[in-house]
Amino acid sequence: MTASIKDVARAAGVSPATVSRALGKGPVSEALRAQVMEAVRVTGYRPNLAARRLRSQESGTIGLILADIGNPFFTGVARAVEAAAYEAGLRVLLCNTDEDPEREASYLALMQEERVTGLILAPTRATADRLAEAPPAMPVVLIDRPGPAGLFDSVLLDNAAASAALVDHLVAQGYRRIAGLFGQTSGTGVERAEGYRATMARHGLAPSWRFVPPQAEAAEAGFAALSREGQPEAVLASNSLLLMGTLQAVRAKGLRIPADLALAGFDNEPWTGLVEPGVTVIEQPLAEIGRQAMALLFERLRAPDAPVRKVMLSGRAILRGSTAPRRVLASML
Amino acid sequence: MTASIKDVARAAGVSPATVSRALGKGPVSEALRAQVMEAVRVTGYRPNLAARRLRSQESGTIGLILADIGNPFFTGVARAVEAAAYEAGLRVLLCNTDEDPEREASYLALMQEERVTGLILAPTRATADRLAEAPPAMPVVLIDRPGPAGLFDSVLLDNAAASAALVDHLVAQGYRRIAGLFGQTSGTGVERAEGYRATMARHGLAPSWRFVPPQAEAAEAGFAALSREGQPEAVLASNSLLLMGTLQAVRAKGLRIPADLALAGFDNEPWTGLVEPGVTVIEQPLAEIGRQAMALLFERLRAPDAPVRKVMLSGRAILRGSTAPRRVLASML
DNA sequence: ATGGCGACTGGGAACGATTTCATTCAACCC
DNA sequence: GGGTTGAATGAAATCGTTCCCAGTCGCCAT
Repeated sequence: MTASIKDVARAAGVSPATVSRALGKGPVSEALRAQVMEAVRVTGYRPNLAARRLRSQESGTIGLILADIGNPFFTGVARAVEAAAYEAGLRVLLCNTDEDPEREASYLALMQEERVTGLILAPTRATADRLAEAPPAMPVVLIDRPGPAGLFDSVLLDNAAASAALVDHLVAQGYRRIAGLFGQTSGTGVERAEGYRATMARHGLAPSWRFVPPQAEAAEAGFAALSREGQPEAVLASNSLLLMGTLQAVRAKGLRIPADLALAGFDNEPWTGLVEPGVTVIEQPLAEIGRQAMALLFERLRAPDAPVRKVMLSGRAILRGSTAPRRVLASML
Repeated sequence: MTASIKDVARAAGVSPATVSRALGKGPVSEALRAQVMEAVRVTGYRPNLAARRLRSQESGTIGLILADIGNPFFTGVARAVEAAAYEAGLRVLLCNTDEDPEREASYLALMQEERVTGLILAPTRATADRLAEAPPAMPVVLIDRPGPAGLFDSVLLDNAAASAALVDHLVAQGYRRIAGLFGQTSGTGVERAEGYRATMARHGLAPSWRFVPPQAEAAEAGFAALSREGQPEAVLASNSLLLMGTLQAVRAKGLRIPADLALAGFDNEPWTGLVEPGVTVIEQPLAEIGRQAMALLFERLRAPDAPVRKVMLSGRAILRGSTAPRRVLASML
């Protein structure tokens, strides 16, 4: 229906090859170039990307598969990735799996069919495993979540250290019965849980934890379950959704923070600073994660056989009122 | 590099046409179909979408251009759109403009070049105007923001009514000096401002308002400016970012809500219920907006010449503590 | 037996761009 | 002036599919 390069060629009185060169970078005389531009204007020509990709055998697109487009962590990363891609003249094909391994698999297939140049991926644990058996045909960079060891470039947070920092902080503030809620679909949840467990052990404290689906409602239920095992003095939540769910549960039960329960978690979302008291969190360097992922991808495209790299970034603890020093007397009244 | 349909054909001992039919819906004997499937497995064949699209002249993709991927309003809509598209066997090409008309134009061009089947768009005011002059080649459905009257199908909130409801509520609660902060990039901001202005006039109250860029920092500055014109008793913010910025400013100044300042706005984001007191908001039917947009798009594809339709949805007021009745005595102490 | 029909299959022409290769033509050097 | 160079242009092949068209084959009715 719409004009093709032949229509433009006819309108300009030149061959299709010349039109292609005039629009691309080939050598074309100024006169003809002007004629072509005019013909493009007249015909309303827009290049057909499908045809271009088919012929040139490159998509000019990188794929980005995220677990949850509603999670500000991922949207932050997506922004950075898109900015870097835009700068490099690449498009981003963004897909959202909602933590569903089936959709993840379907999007992985899609990425192959689109012949994307590279792929940035935050895999669920299920997919991380499968990735080793059937590696995609294009370069892959994993973000946020670990994959099969040593197979893919990756950008990760030092989750164990971050968890340890939170536990250390809580202990220093006088809390002992520290419970943990961790996301069960991601390797990240596992790492954070492990950091929590190890640090609790180091302090000689007994851990009390649960893996739950990464949804606020699940966190509410998880918190209720933890409470039944013995009321904790503090709760550590491994992502912002779980943190929010916990806070909702706390509000519903009418508990005071931090007098009845201290709270700490991950991701410095705006609301964590708006509630009162503010919630202590580990802030992740979202933009840096996105930038590094793109950088790794470009490196890999340039040198396909270079050794696999793993970029480990550190979170920054933002201490707020939710983890104020424990006042034993007040809580005993 | 990767296997093509010819490779599969060779491996299966049939013609490419037969492979195509075996994978599609054409009539193929069971025996050959099995052979083909086996050959697909062996060769690791994945269809090339660029080639398929070129030949079949349809992209199987709908475009979705949003102003701000970080805004939960848009991610909510995007989810619903994607779900509906998935059900219809279509892909979604999601693009984020960050309210930048230039990027909007560039993505509009991209959508043409991708030959998307249809387009769902939340235009800035600048783009809404340009849309009339150079209408895209494919069906367009506008969401959230009005465009050139009568040209495109659209799904909109009854913004004037929503603003009116908030103002009426504030007045009923005893507030008089009600200020407004509205987003300047969207037609939605204009409509909400107009609803605010009209309703204030109906109550015989003097409006005090500002249009600001849709960012939290801009809202802080805008609030400061409004305060200089005379301390308001209540503030109405036309979207969640402005609402958040206003709340940040309020916290920074140490004002109490609602004693020193009542607060109301748009979008029922989780944090509006988590802060204390909770913030009164208009909840928008995100999923319904997405569903309706897809429904309009499908209708349009089926009947390209049907009259233009405009679906007007209503918001739901969620009343919380931030607009509790004004206690004159308390505030005078 | 013949014709017709239906189901299946292969050949080959598209789809719209890019790119190789050959051709033209003007300018230039000795 | 003839041969050489180089830039500009066009013809045609090509990318991987789909799909129209024609052909084959078995089967059934006449």
